[in-house]
Amino acid sequence: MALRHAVLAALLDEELSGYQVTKAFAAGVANFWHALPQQVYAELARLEKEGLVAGREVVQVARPNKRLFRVTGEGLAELESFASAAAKPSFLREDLLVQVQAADHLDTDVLIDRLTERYAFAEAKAALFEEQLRAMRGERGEAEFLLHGARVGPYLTCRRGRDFERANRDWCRDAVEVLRARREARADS
Amino acid sequence: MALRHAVLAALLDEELSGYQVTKAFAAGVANFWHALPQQVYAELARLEKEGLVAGREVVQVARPNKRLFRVTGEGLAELESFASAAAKPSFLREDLLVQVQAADHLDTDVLIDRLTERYAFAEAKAALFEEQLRAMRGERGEAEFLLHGARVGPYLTCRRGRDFERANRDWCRDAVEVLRARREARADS
DNA sequence: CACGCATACTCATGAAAGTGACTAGTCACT
DNA sequence: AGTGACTAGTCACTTTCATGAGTATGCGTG
Repeated sequence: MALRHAVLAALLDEELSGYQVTKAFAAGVANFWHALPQQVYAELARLEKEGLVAGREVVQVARPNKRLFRVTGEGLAELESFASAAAKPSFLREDLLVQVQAADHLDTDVLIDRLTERYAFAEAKAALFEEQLRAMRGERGEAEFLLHGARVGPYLTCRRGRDFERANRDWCRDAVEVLRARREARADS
Repeated sequence: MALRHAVLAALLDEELSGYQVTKAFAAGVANFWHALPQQVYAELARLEKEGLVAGREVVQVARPNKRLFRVTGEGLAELESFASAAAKPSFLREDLLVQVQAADHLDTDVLIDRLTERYAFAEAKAALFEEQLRAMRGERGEAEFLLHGARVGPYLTCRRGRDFERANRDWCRDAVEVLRARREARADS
């Protein structure tokens, strides 16, 4: 039941349409959570029914009308109580880790392919996060922004996302190196 | 459908009982995947029915009998085909990230409590992984082990787990620092 | 000698998350 | 005039995950 809180958190700083929220949670852009459009719309409907968000219809001319949502007082209270409860730590859960766990029994070439793909993905995503961070802090230096910037929450989560992908990238690089070195060592013997 | 492959990967290096597999996947010990006992047992049953693992009854004297499982040739083939398909990258999905995303609208003290808890947890888990790594490489230095050790797959995934928790720890520390500094800056003004 | 804890599992149920398909209009490009 | 991409969503379905409880035995500690 954390998606509801993730949606609430996303709506805190600005009024967004369901569509915009789905964009924010779409693969590749979400820095602190990920969800599919269907989940987001369903959650928004539930949140509205429970009075945690309020939606208002916005009529548009050259495109479908949309509904903008904002968090209500009750919604904020819900977030407060969510934050006051202990957060359950999550675990790494990646297909690639499973594949590498079995590395000693699988074809090295195939694994190196997977790791190289993931490396590129991680690199791209880290760069994307880095750009978002630059945009958030604007002209200011990071230290200055962290002290006096308006909203640091999104900045901090984005930084975590960036560092996560950097760590993924470095791990992929090292793993490839290890697998290659072992293959050569085997070939020599 | 990755749990099945995670279970297969766990059974590759040694014959294990369902109970032992559940222990390996239990919270806090799993380095590359996490699952509850019920899921593991259910998955093992399915895998056996499909012939990907083979179980054998082991009669014990002072404790309940157990069934040891090993991966069959078909199981290994399944893993191969799993590895040959592109792995879908995962996302960070942590309650704490959601809470920090909303940091600017929530009580700072509460958040610092959460971050401090997570810091301690991450530190403990990183230490645990570090110990496992030491045990795996034994007397050898890391470079030596990575080149000539028998099984590097589990070592590499464990290292990813350790680095992940270290990153969590560092992020928590930095976030607390930022929140404290901002509170003081607010108090001064 | 009662209590909790470890081994070794099973069953039932519900909540959450993920997948695929589908509507419907606008815009730009070919 | 057709294609695909973007906006803005909805419906139906399945898989996965999580929870709590229950069974049975033995072992050590206070």
